[in-house]
Amino acid sequence: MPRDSGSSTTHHDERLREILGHSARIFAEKGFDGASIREISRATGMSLAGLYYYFRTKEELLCLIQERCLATLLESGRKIAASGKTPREKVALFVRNHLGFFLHNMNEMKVMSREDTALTADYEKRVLDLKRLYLKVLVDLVEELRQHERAGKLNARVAALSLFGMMNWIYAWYRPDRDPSLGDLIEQMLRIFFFGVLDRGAEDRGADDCLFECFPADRGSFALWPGSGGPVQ
Amino acid sequence: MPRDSGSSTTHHDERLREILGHSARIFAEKGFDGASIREISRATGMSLAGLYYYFRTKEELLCLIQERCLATLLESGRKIAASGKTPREKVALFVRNHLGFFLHNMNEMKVMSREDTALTADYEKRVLDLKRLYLKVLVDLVEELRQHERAGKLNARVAALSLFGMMNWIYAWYRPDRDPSLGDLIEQMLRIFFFGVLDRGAEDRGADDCLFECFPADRGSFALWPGSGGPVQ
DNA sequence: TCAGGAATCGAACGGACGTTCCCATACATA
DNA sequence: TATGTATGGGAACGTCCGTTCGATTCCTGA
Repeated sequence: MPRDSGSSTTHHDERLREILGHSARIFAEKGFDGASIREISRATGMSLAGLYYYFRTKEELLCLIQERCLATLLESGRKIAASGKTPREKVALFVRNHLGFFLHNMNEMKVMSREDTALTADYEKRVLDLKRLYLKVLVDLVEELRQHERAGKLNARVAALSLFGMMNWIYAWYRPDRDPSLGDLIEQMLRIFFFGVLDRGAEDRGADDCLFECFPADRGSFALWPGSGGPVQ
Repeated sequence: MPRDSGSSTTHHDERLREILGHSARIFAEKGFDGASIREISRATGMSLAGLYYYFRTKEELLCLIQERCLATLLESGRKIAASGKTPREKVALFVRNHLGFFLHNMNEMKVMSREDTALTADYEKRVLDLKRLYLKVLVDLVEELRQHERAGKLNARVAALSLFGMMNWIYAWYRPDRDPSLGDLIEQMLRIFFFGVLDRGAEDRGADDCLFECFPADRGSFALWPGSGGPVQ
């Protein structure tokens, strides 16, 4: 029987983190239904029955992966929203945080983006609630931006979801060897979202008006996993 | 044995279209691996063996769905690219065509967006080649736009894929009863892509500068399936 | 030293899956 | 009316799946 979470068995937590990491990679490769517990067993070097000490069902395994990502993202997103910065800066920070987390946890985020119908009942509700809360953070930021900047007729929900679409689609095409670095990618997506591709002032705009350099995309400033340094790769 | 494509059995083509329609709906609901041929059998009212008269394997079934979508989109995209219009107008037409087709064939496009690793070997190559060609149409259009409008430093590939991200993500959130109509959705995404959310000239911009009204999003002008009127719903 | 929970394993169960074999019917053409 | 091809079905085959059972080993604390 799995122990109840309460005591502080570091071994257990680390092992679970390993299992989740391997599972996320395999789910990302073959899809949730296409992947098998036996494959995870091979990847982790554990037996089938041994794995089930750490989770009750395959569905719970998927739920854990998604929940942990979303909890991390939600927490960092809320911190950004609560910071005293301007709406522009906050949206830029949000994008940077989301994209940075995405590219450093591609497997988990790919699974989260694709497997949106694999969960049922309780598991579905748990993940869906987190997703809604996380979406609301960005929608509110965009609404704040709209009022602050007097931007034209703008549906905050559509704008936020378009932005999420831009960002969440990268798992389908981003290859580090041929595409821009994380920093450049963030800058370009921010530029499109804020000013569009027809922005002609991009080159001669003053430094105070160009906010991208204000947030250099060095490592270690976007959301990381709680506990030890990052998920199992 | 399936007959070779050559003669003109309308019955065969219609039946296959029905099967593909039901399959797309079920694949969209449960994912390719999560769906079973037995479910498709129930939905179509045909026996298992009867279905296999129309395709060789489940994988070919998925390939057919994706291929037909992509062939339709590619053809219409190329027509738009070859039209004598301005780059702005062509990109706007492309977006309108893609989104219109997407929303009217949500099941097929959801399957195409999600099931990008389910195909193998020959089937994978056939679909991947079409996807690359279709992407290239938009990348070239954006590059054309960049040169024509002297837009700032702009990576056409990143911009095109960001735009695809915006559009292809809608399957994950769009609900006709709560979200804007197709026409408004197109207009908003175009506005973001061209001018960004911080565009303050959106309200007082003259009619000649606002190109969205030039392309009202009435039904029947974006890509439809070849042959009879649209896919099976 | 040893008791007892934590952690792990080999082996199996029941079921669902994709696919196929072989046969029946429908129908156009001679 | 004969005949060959297009179209369909019943029933099964072999395989893989998620999950569980019963037992064993590891490890900590008394």
